[in-house]
Amino acid sequence: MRTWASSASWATRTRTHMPSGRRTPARTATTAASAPTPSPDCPTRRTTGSRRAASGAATTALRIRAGCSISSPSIAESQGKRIQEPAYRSCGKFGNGGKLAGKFAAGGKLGGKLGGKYGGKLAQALARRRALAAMSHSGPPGLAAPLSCKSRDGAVELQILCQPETQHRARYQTEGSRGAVKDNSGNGFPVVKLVGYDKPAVLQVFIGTDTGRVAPHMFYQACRVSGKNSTPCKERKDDGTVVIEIDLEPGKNWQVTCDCVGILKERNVDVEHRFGETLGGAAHAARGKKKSTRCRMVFRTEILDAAGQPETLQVCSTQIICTQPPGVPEVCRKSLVSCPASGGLELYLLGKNFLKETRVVFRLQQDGAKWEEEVVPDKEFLQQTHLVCCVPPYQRADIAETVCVQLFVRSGGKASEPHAFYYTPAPPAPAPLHCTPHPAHAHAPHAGEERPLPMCWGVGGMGALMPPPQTPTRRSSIIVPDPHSPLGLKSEVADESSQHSLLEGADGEDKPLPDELRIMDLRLKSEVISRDAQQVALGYDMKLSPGAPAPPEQPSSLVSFTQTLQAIQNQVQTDKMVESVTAAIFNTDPATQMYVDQPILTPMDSMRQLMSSKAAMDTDMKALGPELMMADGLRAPEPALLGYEAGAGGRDDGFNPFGAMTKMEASHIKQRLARQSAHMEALVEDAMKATAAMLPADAAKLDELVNSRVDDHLSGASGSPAAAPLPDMLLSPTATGPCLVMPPAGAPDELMMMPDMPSSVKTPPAAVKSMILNAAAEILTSDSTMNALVTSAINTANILSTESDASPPAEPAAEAPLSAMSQAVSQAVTQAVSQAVSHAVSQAVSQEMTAPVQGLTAMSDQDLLSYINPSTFDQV
DNA sequence: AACATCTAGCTAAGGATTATA
DNA sequence: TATATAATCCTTAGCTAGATG
Repeated sequence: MRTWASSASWATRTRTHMPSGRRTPARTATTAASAPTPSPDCPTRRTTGSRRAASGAATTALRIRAGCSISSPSIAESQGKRIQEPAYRSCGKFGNGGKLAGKFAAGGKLGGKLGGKYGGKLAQALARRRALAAMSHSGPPGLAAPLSCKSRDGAVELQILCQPETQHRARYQTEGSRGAVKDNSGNGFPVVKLVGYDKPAVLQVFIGTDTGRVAPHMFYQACRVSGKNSTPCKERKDDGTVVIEIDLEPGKNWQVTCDCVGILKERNVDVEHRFGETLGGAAHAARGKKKSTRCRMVFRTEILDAAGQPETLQVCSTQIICTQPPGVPEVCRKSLVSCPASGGLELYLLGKNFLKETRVVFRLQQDGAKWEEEVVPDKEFLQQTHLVCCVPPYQRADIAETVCVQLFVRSGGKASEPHAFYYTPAPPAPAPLHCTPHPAHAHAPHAGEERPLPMCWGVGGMGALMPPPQTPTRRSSIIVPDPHSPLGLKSEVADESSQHSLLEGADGEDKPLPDELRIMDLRLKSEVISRDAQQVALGYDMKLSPGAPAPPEQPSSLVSFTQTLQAIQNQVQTDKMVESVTAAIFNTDPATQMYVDQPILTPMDSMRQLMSSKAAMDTDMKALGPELMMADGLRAPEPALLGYEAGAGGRDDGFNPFGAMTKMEASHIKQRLARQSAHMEALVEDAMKATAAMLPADAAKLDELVNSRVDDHLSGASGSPAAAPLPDMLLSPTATGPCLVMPPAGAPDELMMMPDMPSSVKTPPAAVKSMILNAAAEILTSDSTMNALVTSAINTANILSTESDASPPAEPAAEAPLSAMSQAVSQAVTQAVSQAVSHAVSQAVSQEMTAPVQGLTAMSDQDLLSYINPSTFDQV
């Protein structure tokens, strides 16, 4: 067996034998003796461990270290009296005193450890007193005594050749080893050298306060880190402070590499508890103070001068931050992938580890030329997982071609992976209707430039939807169509590709966009928008299609509730659309059965089971998950495979997600969907009623919602092997094929088309309906696979539709027949919608069973804002 | 006996989550 | 109540020693 390993981290070793929860580090007798004194009174842990440690302390109490005058019998005898004298104890007259050490450990440490921030004046006074006492006593000075790094005659000096790293995450006793403190390069370890001395000596290392006079740190201790090749060392306790001792050998030129010293964090509660016994009110007062999480390594050694008199040299390292370092910032989604060179649009980023000082960086590195712009996020919307900032103008506003730059986030000295971001030439027409100007720019449009219109929040049957309350000028930005995309399409960049593609093309040259970047998003077709005004009026596109320019009315504070309700209704109508499509696809009607491939029936069966048993449904869904996943091959169908519905009038008439379908198929769907309309209306009404008790704004829910989305995205909750942009074509029929899904009023009652559905679900209460709608929308908006499929399909359709244009498609046109294309598209949509709706129903039933209805009624304004427009964010 | 491969256990992290101030 | 920080929990890459063929 390895001796190095067996003597190493006891915490890790014992941890594996501990039950979960607060583990008790059951140290071995040998290690306990050298471990930091635990709190015998700690009520929460270290029960046996502390007892062992106490007994271990008893054994070490009599240990005599070099240079320590503990051997004096008189001292030992008078221990009981003198131990309560901090100054005396701090002078290193003796170590822990057996039982007394346990009981009065705090007093022993007090003088030495209160020298830092913690304890304030009390600690400083004690430290001064201790230092004076130290100087007045013979023998080696205490750990808090002020010492020089040079000998009195100046001949000998203790030097730090290599400083420790600035941050080293200390470990808790319940944790495994976190290794030795590295050097500031991160590759080696601190190096200390004794210069001008010719006799063997011992280097002592302990953890001291971070500022001011050197004194043992209250909350941090040195701990021995034993590696196979680490420098041999000893660990002992001096007055409650762990001191690591390493030999300074002539053979190593009196130089020591401190590769065996780690930092251990003592729990605040333990420390305070100890001090509480002896300090009483002072400890209580100190408890409220901010505790330092920094420390310094203190090196000292004892030498003999020319006269044979002992002298202690001491040197202190730079500060070490002992907390867990913040994680690397990560951008998961962004609301824009491109922006006119003039900048000014509002950019939302979803991600992780956004700290307060986070900056969004736009950078171009190309052929030596470098441009970089750092943007400070909106303080108001800077959270750990999301932020809002303003896209800065590009270095030149008169670019003729799209420029790809890197977009990343700097936070905590670290940078996220770069994402591709495209600056496009200034659009000849006014800014796209769906662009969101940043407030800083919104009020100062360029001369001759129309002020960007606010995003249309939906123009449903209830009339134009007003922007969300209290955020009059801050609207969700929508991905800007990129007229300079190779296909003349907006490039919806999946994060997956943006990270990698950009890295590959980091030179910043205006190369043709990678294939992944050609995935376009139908919702961004501005040309569609203008033609879809009528469909917009139906209220299906409150998220994405501005449609007829809504009057840029500045919302007052009075309109909030009404606006919110309207926003909700639009969302519900969008959801309605989802359900319509779903119902059409899931319908057992032979006319639509053609769209249902084999995987579809299975989830439907599962859904029925779910209605009667939540548990059963969960199981089924888990089992069905793989089936519902799309093969990668489906994700990016051959571009040229997809036809485009000529009946829609070609590309200019808007994008049709079902463009690959035959007209007959489309007609069937239309009819089917039309019959759903009445039910949809009923659902909307129910959902609206559910919002009647709308709660006051709760900003925290925005975070929650955003977090959940990020989590979904990160965890791949959709079960998709590859993430993709949002399925807005389904949620925004006006941008994709409104004629298909326009539900006329007065349709028959065929909701969900689930013949065997239990009655309770067949006619669910409003709350359940609302939940289903919400969940469906949620899933659909986060179902990256479905979106990738659909988006790719539509992209392909556009490729075909634009083949007549001057720009040829980058991908060679495939020779596959149109039917194959049609099937690919319909299968993709079918699968995705199937999964989404199944899951939605599952969620709704689960919620109904386990929790009160939350849904729309409990959403804050910001919640709603985010909810209503989830497609603001791109996806991986 | 020497060598290659496999396996188990461990360290040294890093990150996430939960508890607490 | 919201936020920041502390404390704990979980996971993993890489390394090493021992077992095995």
